[in-house]
Amino acid sequence: MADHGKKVCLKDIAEKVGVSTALVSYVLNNKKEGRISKDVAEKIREAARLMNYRPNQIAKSLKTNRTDTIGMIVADISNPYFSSLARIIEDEADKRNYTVIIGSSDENPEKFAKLIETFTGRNVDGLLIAATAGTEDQLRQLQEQKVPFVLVDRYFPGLTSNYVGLDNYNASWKAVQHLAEKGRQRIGLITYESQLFHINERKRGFLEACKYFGISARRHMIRQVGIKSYSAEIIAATKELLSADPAPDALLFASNRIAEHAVKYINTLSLKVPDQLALVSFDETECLDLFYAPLTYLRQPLKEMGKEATRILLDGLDSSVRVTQVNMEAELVVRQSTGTT
Amino acid sequence: MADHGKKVCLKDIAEKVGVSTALVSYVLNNKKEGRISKDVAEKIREAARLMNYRPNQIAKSLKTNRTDTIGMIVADISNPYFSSLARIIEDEADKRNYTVIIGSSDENPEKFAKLIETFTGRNVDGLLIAATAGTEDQLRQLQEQKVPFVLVDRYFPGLTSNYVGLDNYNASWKAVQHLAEKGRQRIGLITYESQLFHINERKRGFLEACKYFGISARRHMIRQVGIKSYSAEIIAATKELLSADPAPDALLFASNRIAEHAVKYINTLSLKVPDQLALVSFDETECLDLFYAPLTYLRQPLKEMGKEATRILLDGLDSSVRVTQVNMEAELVVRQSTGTT
DNA sequence: AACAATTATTTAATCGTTTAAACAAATTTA
DNA sequence: TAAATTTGTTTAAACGATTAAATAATTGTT
Repeated sequence: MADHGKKVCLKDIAEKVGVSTALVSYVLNNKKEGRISKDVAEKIREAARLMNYRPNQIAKSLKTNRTDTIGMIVADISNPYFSSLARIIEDEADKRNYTVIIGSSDENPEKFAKLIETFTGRNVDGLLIAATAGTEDQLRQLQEQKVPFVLVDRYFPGLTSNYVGLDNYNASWKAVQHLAEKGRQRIGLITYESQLFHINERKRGFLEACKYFGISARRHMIRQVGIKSYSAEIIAATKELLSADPAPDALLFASNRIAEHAVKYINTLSLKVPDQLALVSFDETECLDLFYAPLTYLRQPLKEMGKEATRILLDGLDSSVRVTQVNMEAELVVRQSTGTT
Repeated sequence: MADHGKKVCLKDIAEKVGVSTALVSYVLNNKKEGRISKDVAEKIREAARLMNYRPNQIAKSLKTNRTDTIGMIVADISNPYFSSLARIIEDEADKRNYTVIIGSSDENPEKFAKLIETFTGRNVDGLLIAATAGTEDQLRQLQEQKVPFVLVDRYFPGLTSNYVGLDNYNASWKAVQHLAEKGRQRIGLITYESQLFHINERKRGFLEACKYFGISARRHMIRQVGIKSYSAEIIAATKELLSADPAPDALLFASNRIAEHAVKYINTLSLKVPDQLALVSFDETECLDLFYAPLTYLRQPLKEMGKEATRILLDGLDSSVRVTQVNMEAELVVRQSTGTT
């Protein structure tokens, strides 16, 4: 038989069995192990099953102050980078019976603030945050309020907090090293104009590696686009870079979105990749597989990152004031865009 | 000054101002308009502001039986189709102060059931569901329990429920018509082996249109792959189809995932698109833009769909037992894969 | 048999709101 | 001016769970 709307609560079971709600609660939560007579316990369990009892999580939360929910704040859930991450986190959280609520900030500090407000207002147990530039104070406030959180992808050097992300400096270095080894002499970088640490680390790694591999200031070049920019701006930057004299013989893209638009543009030119121009991009760029010379890219260990971030958050919930910071290594996946063998 | 962890509640304000909690509640919720003296009301509001009061949504929910949360169940949030939809729904829900929780079923009825259980256990006010094959009974049960929901993308003909999706029959028809008009004579379809109505509608539209445009049973061909299949299976199906004698001069892909893998494979062949083979795919396939002949595709009006679904759900929450079903029209976006002009 | 110790169960407060109903004070009506 | 009405505020029960503390029942000890 189906239950007809009206939900069964502890009291209903208690009445049916003829005991107090306390006892029912103890039994169903396996508290007071051994202190409860076997047959009463069985009767209660049986009744709960029969009546299709489902505990009211809201009531539970009110009492226990835990919601078994974590909030995840990203720049945009429709960005494959974040949706892939979200999926991993969803699975990981589910394993430990947590539910995830997701919000997109659009790199907008006000939206970001509103999300924090909404999520804490809903008493999430903790947050996984890919923060936006200019939100450091908000994060600090979060710390004061003792809301547990883990920063993901984006790091704030001035903030002592949990963090899981990529070693971006090293990643860029790897890319440049690879290009240098392939004999490229003039490398361009298209990146974001941003205060975000991880973005600047990509630039710093690029510059230092260029220096190290003897690519002097006059032979590399950098263009920066707005972090919310659409194709036009990215295409313009690419165009500019390519029309330099002498023209670059390699380009590094600081994100999947930049790569996507830049490559679409490059695809319309008569330029030959990799012969005339080698390309490397950050992030999994499956969607660039169909380019005639699939891109060499820096693969982020998304799975490990998602799992680790979730683990740090959930493990830190009851215990600890420990701060954990993890920088993971990017893997350079070499494909045709940087030349064969 | 920051609040130091301990949260402010109604009682704190009441004590500070020297009134009852009831009065505070009335004021802060704008109830009993006019019945409350102006200055007391102002004092209460001021105190709330000063003390940085944030209502405890959990307590509120317990009393009101509303959580201002909707659950969204999709096959896989990391699939761009669903993550785009999720983003639209997030924004739409946010406008009306709802929060969205998301779960991925992986097309697995058990996982699906668990999500339903989790979400209703958390007292979501309603659900947006892209259901999985074999879950009709679960949906019916949901109806008995009077949990409001709207089906998205996937329709169950045996179920009288709210629904927003695509007119898939018509979409396929459009694709075939376009191909026929381009003079294609032998059209292949790669689709899923599935009980899902929308998938079968795509097939039905394909078949009927073929008949209508004089493409007889011996000149069209269909291959079906598992709905959870990875590239290997899709590639095998493509291979088979292309090695038919006579070979097809056009292919229609029933989803973005199928298209993606099939095109990657076709890209390795010496076949010329569109000269020797025209291609059409369902869904926005931005990621196929870099194929040398960007794909003609059937564009789903995702934005309208997401908005409409959310609207139907939220509007139906307090009122109505009305059932709304919306079939939206796909737009055929013609690009190079089906020939120029 | 009296008392202590153990085992089993209940009582009742609590979490932070909402809201019907009761009450009190001020104002109007007859 | 007493009664009726309006206005302003409080009381107290509820929502559905958890849990410390109290109590009751049983068993063990001497």
